[in-house]
Amino acid sequence: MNKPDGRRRTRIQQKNSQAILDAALEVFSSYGFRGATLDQIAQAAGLSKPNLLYYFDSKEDIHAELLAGLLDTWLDPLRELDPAGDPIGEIRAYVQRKLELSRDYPRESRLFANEILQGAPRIEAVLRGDLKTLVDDRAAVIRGWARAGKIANIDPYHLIFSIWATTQHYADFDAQIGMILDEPGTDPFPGAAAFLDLLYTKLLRPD
Amino acid sequence: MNKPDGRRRTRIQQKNSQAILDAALEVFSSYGFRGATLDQIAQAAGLSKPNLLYYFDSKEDIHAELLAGLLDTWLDPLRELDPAGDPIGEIRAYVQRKLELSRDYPRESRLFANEILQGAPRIEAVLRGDLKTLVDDRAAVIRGWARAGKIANIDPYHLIFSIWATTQHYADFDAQIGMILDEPGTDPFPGAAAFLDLLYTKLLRPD
DNA sequence: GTCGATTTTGACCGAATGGTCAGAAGAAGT
DNA sequence: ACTTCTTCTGACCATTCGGTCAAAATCGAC
Repeated sequence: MNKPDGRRRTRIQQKNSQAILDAALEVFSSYGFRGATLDQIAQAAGLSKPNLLYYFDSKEDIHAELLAGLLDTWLDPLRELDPAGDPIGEIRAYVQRKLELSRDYPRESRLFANEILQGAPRIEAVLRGDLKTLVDDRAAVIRGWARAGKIANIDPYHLIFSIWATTQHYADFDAQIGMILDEPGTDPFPGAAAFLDLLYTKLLRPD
Repeated sequence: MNKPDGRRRTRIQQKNSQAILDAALEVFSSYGFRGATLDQIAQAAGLSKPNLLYYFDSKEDIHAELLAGLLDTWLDPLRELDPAGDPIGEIRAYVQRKLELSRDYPRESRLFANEILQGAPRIEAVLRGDLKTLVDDRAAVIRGWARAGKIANIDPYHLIFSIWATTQHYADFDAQIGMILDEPGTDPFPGAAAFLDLLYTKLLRPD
């Protein structure tokens, strides 16, 4: 066996694979797939380029592994939305979980954004498959809540889109937000959490 | 004069410069600055690469001209927000204008998104200058409306951010939205317009 | 149709890109 | 200390990148 790609076995493999993935996340999320270079990633990981290619077969390989690792985490908050819970509380909790993801994993958010911006060629299958299934399912739950009068009568798909948009915005457009909220040391997340909580509470409250 | 860069004079210059900018917008907005290549742009414009470089001095030149042309249009809707108008009506109109921009100029939106995602190195000055000034100004207006009890008491900056996020999402994440709203021929914009109108109407209504 | 200016092209350049490979260096068990 | 497997490296390769240049083709005013 020449390539340790199947699963990481030794401690060195563990450590270096992780360093590569971490460095690649940094670089891919900043420059997109085509804009990132192996030399950049290798340097950020503290390895030589050939050594990097000892652990991964190709640039696409690294990118694919990052995306695969991302998607599970990314969809978790929506999965946790409980059909049996309190409707408004569930959605408010979902918004907060998604916002925390933006705060704690901004690079993952930007990697995802980069991929979608470029037409999502490498994850089209997952989007049309697992993601669509999950979204359709939760949309049906939300629609049920609306029909039952437990929340206001809104379109569940656009609700989900707007939650994605508002929460991910704080990770993806972080540069812009930082430049506008100027005063250094200002953390936008507490304010964002309060604002979004109010936004969706008011939206969902039945008239 | 060797380079016709100052302003376009002949009909050929007009036509080709426009074709180049249009092709470049397409390519840059899809792949980002580093991911785009001059060959791609030249081919999309129907010109040879050296011919392309006869009209623009460099790749950065093309990109800079696109961004400069973009920003004015992009900030117009916020500029039109009238301090003397009806507060809720003004903000609802702003949301709709911004959404129309996403519908009619999705490539411009993605170009901008790409730039911000990569840390906005090439437009930092504008963002910290004109944009911040404009946003600060309109935020003060909105805060005034809130203090006067004409709209609910919300943070004006996060309101603006959320409007940017929700409206631009329909352009920037168009690929994802299309894959989830599956049924071909579905135009998400009418639904989005209705949803966002409701979202912000409810938010702004004073309790 | 002539002639000068504009426009276009093919051939080319140095640097950077993703990737290969043979072999050196290091780890680990015996 | 010897052997074996793993890890790492330098030298190298084909291709693509942004960009140049001299010369050819085309245009437009007269």
